[in-house]
Amino acid sequence: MKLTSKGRYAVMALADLAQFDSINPVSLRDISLRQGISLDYLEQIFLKLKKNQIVKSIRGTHGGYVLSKKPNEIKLNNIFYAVDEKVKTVQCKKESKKGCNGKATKCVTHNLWDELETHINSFFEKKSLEDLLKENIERRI
Amino acid sequence: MKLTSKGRYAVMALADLAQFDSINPVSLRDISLRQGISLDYLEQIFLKLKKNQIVKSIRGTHGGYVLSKKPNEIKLNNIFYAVDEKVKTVQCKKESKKGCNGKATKCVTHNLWDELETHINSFFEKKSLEDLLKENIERRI
DNA sequence: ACATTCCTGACTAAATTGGTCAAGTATAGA
DNA sequence: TCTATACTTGACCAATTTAGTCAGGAATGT
Repeated sequence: MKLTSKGRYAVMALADLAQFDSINPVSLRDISLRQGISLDYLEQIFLKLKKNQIVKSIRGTHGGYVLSKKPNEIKLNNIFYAVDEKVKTVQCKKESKKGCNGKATKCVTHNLWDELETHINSFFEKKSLEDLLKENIERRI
Repeated sequence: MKLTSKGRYAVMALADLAQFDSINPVSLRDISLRQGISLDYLEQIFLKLKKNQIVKSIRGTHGGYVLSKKPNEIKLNNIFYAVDEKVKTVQCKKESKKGCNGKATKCVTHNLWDELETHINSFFEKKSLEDLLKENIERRI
């Protein structure tokens, strides 16, 4: 099981945005410099965040991105979902001759991953961007 | 985030073992046939399970593998740990100039993955091989 | 006009996954 | 003792995924 950088970058970038977008849109260039993430890679990530209505874009000279919701309304699972960082559980294939095929002999792991998915999602559903920022401020003190 | 087949196979194989090892050791060949898992791949997996004292091996003609503990003493996180199916979170590199470097400006995701790890492990720690088998029997009824 | 910034698709090196292949060693039973 | 069975170990490999890079374009403020 693995959590990739893409999801981490998305969270970092959005946290950055949440701190700086109060008045002006924030350019990816700024985020790239502050967070040390490749600009080209950020563009890919923000394309997905935009498609999922997590951010809005403003083009042009002083353009950039702005959160489209309040930080407390953006849950981490929204972010991960947006950048395709899903909890992919390797399911038993239905075509398989042995094991899982709808018969009485279902393989023992058949429902296990579903349970785990629910468990992990509940963790991410509870946590918002705002929570994350608060925790960070607390740790600094 | 992804759960790989290796962990799933390990769980399936051990569940198989738990059902059949009451008297005689179970050969990987049998498990391979019953569960539809490649024999060569099973060998790699059982090598690790053995190193982690989850199974014992008996060589020779009627040899095979046996659980080295009772099914209720083998938790799923023991299994996943044994086959290197850890919750690998992509941490912020310490060498990175920006962000996480021990200074006041820790990146916001710094402790997030640790929390998640704890959360996931608590799920696997609670669940034993025996629980899994019970659930499976219940579902059949 | 032109610099800035978003937008999009194509490409790629490295790592991981899910195996296969080959060559052992140990043991039980005939 | 011979032999089949089954564990043991290491090397190898194709397909996929990841974490980017590269190149060009389109919109917009100054």
